[in-house]
Amino acid sequence: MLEAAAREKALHEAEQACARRGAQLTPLRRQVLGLVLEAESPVGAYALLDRLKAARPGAAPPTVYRALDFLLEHGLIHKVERLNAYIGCSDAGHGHAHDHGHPHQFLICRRCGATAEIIDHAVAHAIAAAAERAGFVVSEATVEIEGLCARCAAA
Amino acid sequence: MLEAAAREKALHEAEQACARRGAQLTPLRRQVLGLVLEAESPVGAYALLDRLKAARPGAAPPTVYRALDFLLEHGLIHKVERLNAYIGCSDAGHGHAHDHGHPHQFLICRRCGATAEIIDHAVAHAIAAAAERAGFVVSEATVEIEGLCARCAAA
DNA sequence: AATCGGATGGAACACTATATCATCGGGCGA
DNA sequence: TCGCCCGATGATATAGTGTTCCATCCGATT
Ligand SMILES: [Zn+2]
Ligand SMILES: [Zn+2]
Ligand SMILES: [Zn+2]
Ligand SMILES: [Zn+2]
Repeated sequence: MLEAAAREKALHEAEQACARRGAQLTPLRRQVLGLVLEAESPVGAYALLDRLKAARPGAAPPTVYRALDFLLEHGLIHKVERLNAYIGCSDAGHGHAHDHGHPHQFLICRRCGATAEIIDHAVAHAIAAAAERAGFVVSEATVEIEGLCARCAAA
Repeated sequence: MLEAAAREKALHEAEQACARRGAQLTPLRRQVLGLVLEAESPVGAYALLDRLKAARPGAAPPTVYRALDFLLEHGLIHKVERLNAYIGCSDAGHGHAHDHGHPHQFLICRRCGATAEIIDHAVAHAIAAAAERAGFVVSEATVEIEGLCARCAAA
């Protein structure tokens, strides 16, 4: 997802964001975040586990799931439900001070697997309005749009 | 989800819709659809399997997954990704003649589990516009809104 | 020192979904 | 009628995803 330099920057910003929030981005959590950020596409928990084992042979499923839970909780990553996979937040640390991420949407390419996070306020507003009309109090909305990315659609 | 009378009606309409499409709603598939429709909330594949075993002791995971695939394919049910569960389409057979369902959104109550399908064109249009702007060709969009339903929010 | 709480180690297990091969049975042409 | 094809089902095994539970460690507090 990110090149080495951008990744280091993102990790540093994550540290600062956690510090501001009184959360500890421990070495393990930071390492898992690094693995998520260096993946090309959303990455599954067991793929992360395999990579994590290179550095920590004793790692087991709870190791990675606990780290993922922390990163989700603090808005540093998102889960892509349709893929059962995780991806770095493209907007991590940029303000929104609440507990679990922020409104966002994903564009998932069926062909190449590229997944882009977008933040479209019109979509968010339409969802809020539709829920409101039903007397529903929104806490979080999953929006995952599947199809062909610009590159693959052109080919 | 539906009372016995409404369920029978829905099953009958499903048969007609399948006949029109040249698909066979076999006894097994019809039975699984019936189990989905009689569930109170979205129901998992293995819960369906347990119930199916009452009538078909030999049923196994592929039995139910194959039936679910057929029902999804023909737009008779939807999958709720956040719950890994399945729910009857509230609009089955009402026109849309394409292969895999239709644009829709779910309102999922965190407290009571009630899940309602809505069809909000403003949401669909906002999603189409956002994708268009990114040069993305939409094939299907998952919209799952989590929060508190009107009943639970009032309490 | 005693205690407490968050973080990690580690084994086992639960839940969700698919792969693969065998079998059955209706439709259809030789 | 016989043989063949093909979609549906039976049955076993396996893959993939996520959780529970208990133990341990370590720094902070009292
Ligand atoms: Zn984000
Ligand atoms: Zn693509
Ligand atoms: Zn529907
Ligand atoms: Zn509710």
